[in-house]
Amino acid sequence: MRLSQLFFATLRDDPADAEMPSHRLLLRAGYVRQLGSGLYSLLPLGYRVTKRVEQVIREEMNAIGGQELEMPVIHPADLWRESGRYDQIGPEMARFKDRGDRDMVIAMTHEEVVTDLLRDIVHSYRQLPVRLYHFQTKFRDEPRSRGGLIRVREFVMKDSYSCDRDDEGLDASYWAHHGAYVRIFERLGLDAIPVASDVGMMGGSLAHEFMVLNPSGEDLLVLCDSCGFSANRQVAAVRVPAASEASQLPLEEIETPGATTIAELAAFLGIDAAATAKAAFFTAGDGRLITAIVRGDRDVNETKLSNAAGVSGGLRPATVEEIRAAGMEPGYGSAVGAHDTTVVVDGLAAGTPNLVAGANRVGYHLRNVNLGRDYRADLVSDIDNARAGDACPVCAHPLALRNGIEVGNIFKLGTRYSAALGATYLGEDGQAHPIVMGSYGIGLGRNVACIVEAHHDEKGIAWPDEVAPYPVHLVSIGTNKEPRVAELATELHDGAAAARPRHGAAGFPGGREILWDDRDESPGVKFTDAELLGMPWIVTISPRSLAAGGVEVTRRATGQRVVLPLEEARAWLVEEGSPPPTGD
RNA sequence: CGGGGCGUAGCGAAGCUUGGCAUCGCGCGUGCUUUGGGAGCACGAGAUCGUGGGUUCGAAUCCCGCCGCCCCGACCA
Repeated sequence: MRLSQLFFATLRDDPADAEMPSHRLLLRAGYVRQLGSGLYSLLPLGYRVTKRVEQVIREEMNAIGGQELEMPVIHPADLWRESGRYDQIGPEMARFKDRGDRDMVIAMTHEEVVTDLLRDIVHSYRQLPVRLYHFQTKFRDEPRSRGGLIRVREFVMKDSYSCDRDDEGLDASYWAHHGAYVRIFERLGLDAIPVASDVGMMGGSLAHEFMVLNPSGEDLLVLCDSCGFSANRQVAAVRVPAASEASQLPLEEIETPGATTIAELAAFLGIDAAATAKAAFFTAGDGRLITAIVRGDRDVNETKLSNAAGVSGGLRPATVEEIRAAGMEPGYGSAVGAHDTTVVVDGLAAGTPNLVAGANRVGYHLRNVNLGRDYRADLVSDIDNARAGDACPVCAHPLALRNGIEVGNIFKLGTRYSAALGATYLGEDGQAHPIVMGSYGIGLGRNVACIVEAHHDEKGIAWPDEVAPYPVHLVSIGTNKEPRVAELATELHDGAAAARPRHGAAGFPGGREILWDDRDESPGVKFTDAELLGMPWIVTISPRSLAAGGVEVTRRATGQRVVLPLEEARAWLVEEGSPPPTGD
C-alpha cells in the first residue's frame, strides 16, 4: 500500500479529548475516528489490526474445536422475554419496534439466540458436545463510555458458547477455553491475568475474567504476590480471624449527640472504628430491605452482599422511610430491634464481641452489642470489601490492590438458558436433559487498545508482529537525487504485494503487502510518521543506504538497526519464507 | 444520574473577565527553492464562533433554554 493513497491522516497535536495513550495514539496515527460518545469508526489501518486480532482468536478457537457461525444483531424481544432478561435488564439494552409494531432489541450478547438454535437443531446426546462462536457487533447503552476504545457502546466481540451433556463436559469446555484464552493473549502480546470473578447478569456458577493491569482500568483486582491468588474485588474473599473469646459485657445505652458517622462516633467516644458496627441499608429489586452489618472500619461489598442475600434485581440504597419502617434510624442504625428486614452480618463483625452500634434512636448508641444476644442475623456471610494489605485468604500474605482492564471472560452458565428456553437433548437413558452451557467473550476493540497500551513509546505505537496492519514500513528518501531509489522501492513494494500471503496470515488478503511511504515529504516527516504508525520493521532506502550496501532495517520496538544487502531484502520481502533480518 | 470541564477553520489554541473589523501555530492549495529527523520564501482558500431565544445601536463576549463531547463518581459480562 502506497501511503500517498492510504485513507488516513496523522495529527501533529494530541486531540484534546484523548487521555489514555492508546486513545491518543490510535487517533493521532489515523487508526480510528470518533463518531459520537462510545462510537468509533475503524479507518483502514485500524480495521486491518482488528482483523488480525480476529484471526488470532479464530485460529485458537478452531484449535479447541470451535465452529464459526454468525447470528443476527437484531433480535425479537419475545426471545428475551423467554429467558426473563427482557424485563431484568434496564436501559442498557436498546429496544425498538419494527414496522409491524413488533418489539425488537439490539443484541447485547447472544445466549438467547444460540440457545434458540440449539433447541432447534440438537435432539440427541450424539450431537454433543459442540462449541460455537462468532464475531459480532453488540450494543450496550452504557451510562458512560470512556477511555477511547476501552469502554464503548457499540463494539465487536468474539463470543463463544459451549454446549455439553453434563457438568463434566462443561468443565472440559470451560478449561479448554481458559487454555485458548491464555494462548490468545500471549499471541496478542498482552499479559492477561485470569482472576476469579462475579457471574453478574449472565447467571451461572463459575467465572473468570482475563485482566490486563492498567492504571486506567475500571476493575479492582486483589492480588497475592506470594501464592498467586487473584480475584476481582467484587468477589475477593476476606480472611476472618478466629472469633474473639472475650466475654460478653452488659448492653448499655449511651448518648452520642450528632455522631451519625462511624468517624464521628469513634472520635466522640475516643475508640477505634474497629470497635464499632456499621449498618448499611439497601432495597433489593424484589422490594426486600437488606440490612448489612460490617465492622466499623470495613466497607460493605455490594456484589458479595447481593450474592449472599440471593438478590436478583440488584441493590439500591434504601430511603430514610424504608429504613424507619423496619424500626431503624438512619445515622443511629443497627439491627438491634429491627423487623421486616433481611439482616446479613459479615463474619468479622459477627466474631467481634462488644461492639458499639446504633440504638435506632436519634442521638443514642449502644455499647457491648453482641450478635445472637442483642440482635439476630438471617445470614452470617463474607460481605466485606477487600483492601490492600489485608491477609491473603489462601496464604495470609498481605494483598495488593491493582487496577485492571477486562480483556476477556469465561462463564459457566449451566442450564440457566437451556432450561428457560427448553433446549434439551435425549440422553442415553431416553430422558430429556437440558443442555449444559458456557459463554466466553473477548472484545476486539478493547484488545486493540490494550495492545497499544502495552506496546508504545513516546514516539508512537510499536505493534507486535502478530497484529501489525503491515509487517514493514518502507521509507524512500532522496528519490530526486538517485533514480534507483524509486526503482528499487517500487520493486520491493510491488513484489511484496504480489507475493502469496505469509504463513499465519491465512484468510487475510494482502498479508504480505508492505506499506510504502512514497509521499513527497521531507525525511523528518516520514520517519516521524513511521514511528507513530508503528509497523514492526522500518526499512529505509536512500542514496546513503545504497552507498552503505543496501537498505537500512530498523526494529521499531527496540530501535536496533542493520544494513541489509539488496538481495537479502528481496529475499525477505518478495520471496516467501525468508526470516526477518535480525532478532529482537 | 451527581460533581467538574469544554464547544471559535481539518487539528491544537487565543480572544470572553471589561460587548466594537475573526486572531495565532500546524495542516491544506499554487509557484519557486529544498530532501537523512516534523524545511524556506511568496501568494491563496478555508469559520452560520455548537444551537435556539433574549438584552443591546452593536454579542464569540452578557442572560436563559437546549444539544454535544471529555474527566471523576454512581453504574456496568
